[in-house]
Amino acid sequence: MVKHSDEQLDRIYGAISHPVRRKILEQLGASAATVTALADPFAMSLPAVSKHIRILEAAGLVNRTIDGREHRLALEARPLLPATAWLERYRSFWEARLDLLEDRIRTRARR
Amino acid sequence: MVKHSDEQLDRIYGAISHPVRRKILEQLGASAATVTALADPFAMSLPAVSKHIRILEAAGLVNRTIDGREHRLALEARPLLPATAWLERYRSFWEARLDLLEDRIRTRARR
DNA sequence: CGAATGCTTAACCACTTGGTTTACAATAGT
DNA sequence: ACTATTGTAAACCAAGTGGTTAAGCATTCG
Repeated sequence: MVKHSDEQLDRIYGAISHPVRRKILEQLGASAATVTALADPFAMSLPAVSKHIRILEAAGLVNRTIDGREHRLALEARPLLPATAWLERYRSFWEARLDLLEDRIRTRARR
Repeated sequence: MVKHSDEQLDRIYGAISHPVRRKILEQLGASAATVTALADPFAMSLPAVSKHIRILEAAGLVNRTIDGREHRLALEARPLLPATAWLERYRSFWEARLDLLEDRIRTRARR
């Protein structure tokens, strides 16, 4: 139970921990695209981009539909929900910290 | 400019992509703790946990204060803010998708 | 048909990750 | 002064990452 969602989080966070893969997701956020179109902005071989795409696919963040010789990739954002949810649990921590900081600044300013 | 925050995101997402490190952060969310205390729940050698902690430290997610022979680790949640912010940009995508799904279900139910 | 396009597979390489064990340094307890 | 505790450092290993080039397979175009 726990293990399954754990591995999903592993794959999601691992997938978005690389700048190229984040950029690819951003591109796909604008519109679906083929592999060569996605690879175009990067100074990198096509197989390298292909590997990144496979990692995104394994994380469930990208859907591939093969149409003739073109592979059309589309963003699949749903798996990002649990990843965001896990992080949201820490929002209170940094907000609390910032509140403390504000308090300290106010206190210092008063005297 | 872009590169710097990129590397920060790389380190953050990389750090939380491992279940042991997420568990450590969760423990630290409850309270600060020493290395051995943090290592206790894991079936793993102390040096292994020590390495995980160093990765969290490098990502800026943990603060270490050395007190005698004990190292007291504390959660530093602020760096999670940009990581959450990046993910939040995709919230609209999955919400839109869910809306579409709901629409489809409603439409199907109507006929 | 022949040639170009889109993409993957395979083999290779350097580097990193995640774990181990062993050894060590420093502090604390008896 | 020992001894136990806390933690790191170093050396090692297997597996994974991130990239390359070369080859190959389908598909489309001329």
